[in-house]
Amino acid sequence: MEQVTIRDIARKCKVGVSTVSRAMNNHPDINPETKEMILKVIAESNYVPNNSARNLKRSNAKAIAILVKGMDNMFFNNMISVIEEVVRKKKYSCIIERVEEKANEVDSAIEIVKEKRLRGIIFLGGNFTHPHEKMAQIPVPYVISTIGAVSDGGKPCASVSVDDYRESYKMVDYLCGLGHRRIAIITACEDDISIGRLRLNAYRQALLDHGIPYDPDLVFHMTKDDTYSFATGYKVTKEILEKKTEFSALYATADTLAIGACRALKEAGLTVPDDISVAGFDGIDAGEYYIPSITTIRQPVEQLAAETAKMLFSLISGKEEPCSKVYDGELVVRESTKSRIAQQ
Amino acid sequence: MEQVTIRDIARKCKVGVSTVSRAMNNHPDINPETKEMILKVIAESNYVPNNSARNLKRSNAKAIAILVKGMDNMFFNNMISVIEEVVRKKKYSCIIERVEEKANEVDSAIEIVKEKRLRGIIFLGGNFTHPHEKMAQIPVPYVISTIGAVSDGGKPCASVSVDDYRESYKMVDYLCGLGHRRIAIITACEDDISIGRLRLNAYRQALLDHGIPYDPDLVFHMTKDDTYSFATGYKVTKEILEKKTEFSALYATADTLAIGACRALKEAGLTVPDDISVAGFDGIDAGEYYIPSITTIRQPVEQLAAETAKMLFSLISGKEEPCSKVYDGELVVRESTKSRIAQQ
DNA sequence: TTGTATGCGTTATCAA
DNA sequence: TTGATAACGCATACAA
Repeated sequence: MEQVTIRDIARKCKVGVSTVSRAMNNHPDINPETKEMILKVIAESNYVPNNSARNLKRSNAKAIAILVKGMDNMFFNNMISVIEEVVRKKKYSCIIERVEEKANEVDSAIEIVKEKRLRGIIFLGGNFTHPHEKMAQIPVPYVISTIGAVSDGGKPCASVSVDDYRESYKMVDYLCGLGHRRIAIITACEDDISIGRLRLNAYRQALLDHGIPYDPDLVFHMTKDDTYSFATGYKVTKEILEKKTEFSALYATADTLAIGACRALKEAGLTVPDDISVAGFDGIDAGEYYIPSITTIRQPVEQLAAETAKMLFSLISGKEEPCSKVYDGELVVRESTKSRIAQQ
Repeated sequence: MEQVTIRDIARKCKVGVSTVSRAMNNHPDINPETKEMILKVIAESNYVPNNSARNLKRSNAKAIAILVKGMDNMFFNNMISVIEEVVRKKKYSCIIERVEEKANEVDSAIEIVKEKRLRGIIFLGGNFTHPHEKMAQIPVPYVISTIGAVSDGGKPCASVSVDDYRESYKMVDYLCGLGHRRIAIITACEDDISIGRLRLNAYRQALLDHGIPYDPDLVFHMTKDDTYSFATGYKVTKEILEKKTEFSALYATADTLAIGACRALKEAGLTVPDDISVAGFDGIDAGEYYIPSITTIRQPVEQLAAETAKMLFSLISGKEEPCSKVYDGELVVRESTKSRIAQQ
């Protein structure tokens, strides 16, 4: 189990270590024959260069990382695939890091950049509400993906997302247009000031614009520990039903929540959409195949992912300054929502 | 953008670097006051130790990798979480590598071990039908997870899984017990000789044991390019329905396929389980929340994942020889299946 | 209890 | 085209 080092190879080849290094790293100034000979010995000796030493010395490891918070958010899986492809095309390597739901993704970012000498970071998910000084500590370019930039005082963050406020408004507006006046909402935890807050604010405004008074009793927050999962949607909906607050539509601010909600409603003997209309957000596959299929706001995953990668490389090459790019979501009407008139 | 190093901290604290090192690594021989002071300065200076340097010095880059094939298989997400936790507890770091559906995972493994100096590998997913010489090229211990070992001639592989044959048999036996005699099956592509084959063989045997003749017209294979996704289940079921072959139950060899199937059946005007019973395999969350909830074989994800990690570390430490561990799945009867008598 | 000096395996710089 | 050698940032044996 003894580790073979570059020195062992050098000795075996009767050359200097730097020559071995050159052979391995495709350096131009080396005799092809020497190179071939060395490579052959390397292959025979099953020598493997030590990456820690490499990274320590080398500062140009062309690699970026995707930091994913909340892997259960199935929405991200597609994003990652697309991003990986772009990254690969740029001859960069790409490491995926899952960060715990409760962990701080910025701290993770700082640490991992140090360790792996990354050239850039992509943040996927998480509640992006970090103080500017903290963000400034990230020593490489980064892009916040699927969450609108929260440029808190300092210079703007690079971000790629839909306009959560506008898209959320679209959905609530649609539900109101269907004749619903008692629309319950499941949203992020109370102190969220990220996308959860935006989607909630839009809900409020849309109601207002339809002349519907805002009723706090219809607003249900996830708790701090809840993730955007089926289970959370199910759990919160159970709580809603226990309260016996009357409502004809339920707007779950994620498709996963919406699906959990449908299940809870079904178990309570309620039919979607005949008794209750349910709407989600994101446009994940599961919502399309669910019965009833879930009315949702579809985020343009491909575009978002492609632009995220593109922007990061622009930032790395210094071609561009951090900015927010906003894409349009799409209201996808499916089976889970229904006009209130018909509903009765 | 300059990196803060341990020397900067030492200078700022007016102590030696070793003292700083001691402070960080909870060494016993250090004055608590000094330690506190140093830790404070570290926090203020947003210093992050360089892990490459650490690993280099410790000469033990304690890291393993999880190679995941088919990320859309939601089943794996939970597994990864559990494995990561165990790995973290062992003070190892853990990198996750997605491997393309069509790529060769063993080649990927060999490459990545070389590159990252891994101490072990966990294979998640993929069709494990690789020649023994190929496997032997992997220079570190590895565990094949969720797929039974295919010890092809050589010494046995380390694997952790359920007995796909036995579990699949359980399901088909259950369906037969419900009175179904025309049971369609959606299974892996024709030339699969991994879990797809096992599950199919069990189907055959179970039918036989119930005195039901095997009808090839009821067997539907995925194609080479299909993944275990909702979309595949949907697509194949559409094809089944076009054939107008009569059947009263559909056994989809993955929950994702089952869900896609339910959708297709619904669109054909068929109700599950009243017209057709549908069964899946795996026990993913989505199946539990689906309407109707999916009858399935639940794989003991936690156990599988925990044992996978445990086994890998046993292998790494040389405490154990590669072997197969088999866990029991559980038949979970839910809403998507129904007795044929009642069904009529 | 603390500081100094050495080496981990590599790459890059320089001189040969 | 090569080889010796100095970093890279850290942990630690050893000296103080």
